[in-house]
Amino acid sequence: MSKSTAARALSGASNVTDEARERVLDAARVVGYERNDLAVGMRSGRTGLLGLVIPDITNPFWAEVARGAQDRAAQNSMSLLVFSSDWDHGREASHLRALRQARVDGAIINPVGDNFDDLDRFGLPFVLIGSSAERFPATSSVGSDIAQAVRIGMDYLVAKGHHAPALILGPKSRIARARFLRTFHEHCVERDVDPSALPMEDGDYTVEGGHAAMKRLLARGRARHLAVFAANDMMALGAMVAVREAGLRCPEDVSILGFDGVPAGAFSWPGLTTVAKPGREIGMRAVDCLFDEIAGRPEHGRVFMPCRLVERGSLADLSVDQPRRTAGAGRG
Amino acid sequence: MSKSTAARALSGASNVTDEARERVLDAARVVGYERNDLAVGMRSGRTGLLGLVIPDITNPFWAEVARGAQDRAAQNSMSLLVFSSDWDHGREASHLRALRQARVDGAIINPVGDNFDDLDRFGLPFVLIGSSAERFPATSSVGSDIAQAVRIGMDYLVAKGHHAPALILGPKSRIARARFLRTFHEHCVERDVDPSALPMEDGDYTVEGGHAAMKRLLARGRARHLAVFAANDMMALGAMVAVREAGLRCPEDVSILGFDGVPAGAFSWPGLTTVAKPGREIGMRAVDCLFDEIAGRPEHGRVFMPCRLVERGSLADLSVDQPRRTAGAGRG
DNA sequence: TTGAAAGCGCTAACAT
DNA sequence: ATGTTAGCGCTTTCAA
Repeated sequence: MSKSTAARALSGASNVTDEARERVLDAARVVGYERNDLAVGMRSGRTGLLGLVIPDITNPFWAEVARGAQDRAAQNSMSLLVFSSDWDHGREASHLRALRQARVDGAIINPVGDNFDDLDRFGLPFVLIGSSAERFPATSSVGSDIAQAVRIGMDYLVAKGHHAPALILGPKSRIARARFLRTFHEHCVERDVDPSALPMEDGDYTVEGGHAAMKRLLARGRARHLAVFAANDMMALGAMVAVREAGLRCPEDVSILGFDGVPAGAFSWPGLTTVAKPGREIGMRAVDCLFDEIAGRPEHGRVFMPCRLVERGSLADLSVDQPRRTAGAGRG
Repeated sequence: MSKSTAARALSGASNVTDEARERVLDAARVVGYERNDLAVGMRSGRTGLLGLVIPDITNPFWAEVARGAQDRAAQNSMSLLVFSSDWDHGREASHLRALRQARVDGAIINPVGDNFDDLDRFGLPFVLIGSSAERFPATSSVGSDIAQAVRIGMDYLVAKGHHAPALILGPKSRIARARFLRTFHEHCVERDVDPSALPMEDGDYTVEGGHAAMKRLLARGRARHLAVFAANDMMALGAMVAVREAGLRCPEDVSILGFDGVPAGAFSWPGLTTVAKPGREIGMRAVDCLFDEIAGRPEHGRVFMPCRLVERGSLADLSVDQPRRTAGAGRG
């Protein structure tokens, strides 16, 4: 029997006798044959490899995204190369290069910044993940519905009597920051609040960054009550520690609202009230989109996954006893 | 100019004229040439790919290990395929198969259970990570020094007046459990404590598991003070929540000691006192060992990384006012 | 339905 | 120092 017939049997082609197929499959089982994906990739141009570039693998939110992507990839018998860029342009560029050299069939990318040259040059099918999509309108993307998320958060803050929350944002270099801020501003305008009057500090999406930002916020002087909306949970958790270190209490003196829905938020004290993104679903959905992209049918376009509020104990309810407006909270 | 000369220039071989090399490199730059790792792998048998199989990518400890491995791999211009087995034998087996088919040069593996058949059949160089090493004495391994870690923990517990702590362990199927328990017993014997009298419950290394285990522990009846040594931080954090839910206080009523050193432990209230493993270093070291293994020089053998105590607020100090022995704590 | 043969991009003998 | 050649394991024409 020739190699071709065997190959056809192995790859499940139709033009093979049932008898021949069985003989091949049996033999393969006996010998313990395992097809060499490398060689297949060489000829067919498809490696069965997918890439994922996220900013921080140790951030539970991104780990959750990675897990979702991994699972969905496995369901389609593909493997996932996970890279953490650590918010570093150089690292990101080298990861992109590694992905290309490994001849991945496609990649899911959360770009570090607004330098999209590397992406333009990427040359392989890819899907954006996170908030960077709007700078790349031609590319499919999956992210959370920031507009909806911010609205949920604002509605909750207002319902609890916090009409002018301070903000702890991501670094200026990140597109997600602008996206968050713009949406926030829109909601302020809707509520006749002047957003420029609200205190805001930049963090870097890490616990330490949130901690430092909160210290700066506190140093601005104190109102009766300060409410803070942090752009991610890790910063919110850091902020909470800073509050305690300052001899203040959360939520009695300072209310904190997070964004992400990481598990650790359930174990802080008080528990972190937060707007939760569906990380796992985002990862899975991104893989689906990537498959469409690879197949040349970018049906999805931009996908925005809905978020939901997880109510725990980090926000004081100011609405009950004294429903007043504290515009400029945190400035004293 | 022939392909060979070009190839030699590109791969940095010595037997090429400087002039020829420069011409090749220039041309490569102009064309934007990028070597095809697949083809290289095909001929040379090396893909530049490494595999990592961990039980849970969303557990911050393992994420830290993955990050360390990733970094070290990148330093040697290799890529890492990260797989999460989720403590499932079938998943693990399929990941191992994926690794083999992708023709990784080697893998770092934390086996799910004691079914080592898959590993025996793996056929590629690999290094064990975690506690499973002792079942595979012939294989290089990297893990934390459990004996030292347990001693540190016990010394601290005893120093604070907790002579008979309860235990929240991992599932019976995991080797790490036996390792932890055996070491614990040895330390008990050294201190004239009967380990069989101490209450212990099984968890599954998740927050939920720790939560449930603590509830069972509490249901056994209460001593004046209960001290608990959890086999990992996530379970310790879950236990802490259970304590609060039971209307008890940590550390006043229940002291908790964790094991891992995950960042979230710093944001619980009280902060989690824990024995911290060097996750990142373990990941990096494992890659080093793997390189040795691939090169056919298994110099390292078994590497045990030292752990250290991180003192936060989850343990009460019983030693000051009443230095007594509460053997059988938690039984009433 | 099957076989023969070419070739994916590269490397490693070997010959020059 | 350079060129020539064979071949890694597979898929895919093209003929039979």
